[in-house]
Amino acid sequence: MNISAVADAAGLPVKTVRYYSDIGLVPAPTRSDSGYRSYDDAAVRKLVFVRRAREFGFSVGECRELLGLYEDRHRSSADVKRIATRRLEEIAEKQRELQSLHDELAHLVEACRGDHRPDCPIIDGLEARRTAAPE
Amino acid sequence: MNISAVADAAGLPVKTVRYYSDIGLVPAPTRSDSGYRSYDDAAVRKLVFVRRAREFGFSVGECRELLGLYEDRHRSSADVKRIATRRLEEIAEKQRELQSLHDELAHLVEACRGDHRPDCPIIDGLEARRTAAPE
DNA sequence: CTTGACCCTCCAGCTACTGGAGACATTAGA
DNA sequence: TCTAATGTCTCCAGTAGCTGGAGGGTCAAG
Repeated sequence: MNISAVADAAGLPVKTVRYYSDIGLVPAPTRSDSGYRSYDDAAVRKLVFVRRAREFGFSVGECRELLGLYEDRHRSSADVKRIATRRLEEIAEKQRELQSLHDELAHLVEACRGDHRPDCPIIDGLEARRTAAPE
Repeated sequence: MNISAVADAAGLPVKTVRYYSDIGLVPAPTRSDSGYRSYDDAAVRKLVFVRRAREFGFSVGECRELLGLYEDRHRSSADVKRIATRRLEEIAEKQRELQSLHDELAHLVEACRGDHRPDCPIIDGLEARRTAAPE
């Protein structure tokens, strides 16, 4: 399989497939005589796995870990669960942040008449808000 | 005021204060004879404004817009409301994504025994998940 | 034999900073 | 007054995770 075929099969852009072997996230494919990358089904499975893990928000580093565990027939499910649970906590934390952000901003937006007049509670709120809540 | 004083007052790192005038987000400060940046209270107010807007998740580009509106005594509150509302929609969208991500991953984590045995529903789920939900 | 679709490598850029090197300025203490 | 510590300057490079483009070689159809 050429790179565009495997990219289609894995649901990734060609550039990204190339990138993933450049950084060693997936093994470097064999090459044809003319230098074209040549992939097999195992490569597709790994790329799909990586794409899904990325969609779940796992970092490339975590994908590397997970891919190692994915390939290791002897690893315990506890190893995987540890990484996934950490990720779950990050998601929950992000959700809490977004919620407070949303509430504060929604409050300001509701207070703003949104007409032609210049006074605007949103601007005032940005100027004077007391607590920090980074995204 | 020297840069570290203004950075403290604005709640930003020195590097970031420098950066913000490098990219023209805030006006370039005057300089002392020895070349030190010299800030006034207006600069602090703008930097605080930017910091708060960034904490709300507005991009630097949006901060630029908002800062323009902040300084424009003749702008209508509708202009501001438009930007804030867009941002609010982005936040809501992100929340929905995170929620479905959370639910899916939580489901996998719950299904995983997390013991020494190798079979793991999380890995299987990453391999086989049907729909994409990028963060 | 030409045209167009692939493929290659390498370099640059994106966001929003952050860290560090090397050099000059200022200030507090002895 | 000298010195050491801190503060500041500029410039370069790196972070994550790609993405776009230039400039070239390859391959298959007509």
